Amino acid sequence: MDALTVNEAAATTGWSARMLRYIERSGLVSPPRSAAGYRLYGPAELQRLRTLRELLERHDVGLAEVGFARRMRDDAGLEAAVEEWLSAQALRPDDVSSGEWLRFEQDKHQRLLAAQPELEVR
Amino acid sequence: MDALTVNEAAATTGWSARMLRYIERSGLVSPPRSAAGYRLYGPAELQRLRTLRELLERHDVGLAEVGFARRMRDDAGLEAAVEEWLSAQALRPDDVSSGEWLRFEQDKHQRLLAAQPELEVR
DNA sequence: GCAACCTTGACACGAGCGTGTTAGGGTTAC
DNA sequence: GTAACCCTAACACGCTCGTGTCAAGGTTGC
Repeated sequence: MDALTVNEAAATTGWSARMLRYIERSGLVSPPRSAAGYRLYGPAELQRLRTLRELLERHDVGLAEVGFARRMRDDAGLEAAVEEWLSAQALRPDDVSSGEWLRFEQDKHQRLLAAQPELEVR
Repeated sequence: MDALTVNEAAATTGWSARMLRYIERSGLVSPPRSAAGYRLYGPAELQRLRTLRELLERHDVGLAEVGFARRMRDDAGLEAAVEEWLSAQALRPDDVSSGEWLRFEQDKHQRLLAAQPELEVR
């Protein structure tokens, strides 16, 4: 049995049990359940919780923001719309004259496309 | 002078003057100022405000979320970190089919819509 | 069989978001 | 020179986020 219950998982990940349930509700880390409904955190979930903590602390991000990032990933229309609005920023002639921003934007797209995940399951 | 003051800009964009100031403070649309400090909305800003409104309404996004998207664009390290965490998701079929997080999101929608009686969906 | 866990639900609470409004003071138009 | 605008600052309010805590009830370990 290499699966921990919610309080054990809390102890080894630095979250509180309350937050583990909240994180599950927000859809970011959802452990499987036992027959009786107990949350069972395996190594994958534990790792995920630790890296999530790392991410939030290092970049001062909230759970809701990570959730939004995922929503953008999953909804191509949304991501395109947001990206389009953002890339239209500062289109006043002064800014465009340099031509710098365009290359920057193109690079950005390159990175986005290159980052598309292949949905690896292991 | 094809620049509008804050109330005029509000009238033609569908925002309130209050929101125009709030949007500026959130860093999304910052019009230049007159010598006396008056906000001067030119065609570029007006267009930007209209498309922003469009974006928020069509995709049910908040100003803070658009701000976060921009923050990700501008901070490659942040974007890479978020993307990496999301792409490492161990997607077991159960998690996806349960749809728990989706219901959570939809509940938010329900509550939002319930607060605006004339927009009731039936 | 009972202590120690687990479940969901709820109340609480400070911080931030999205909005209106009001107050006190400067600017513009005519 | 005054009415109608603009500015910032602030109070207010309901909602969401991130947390803790507590209650009522089911499960597990020994």
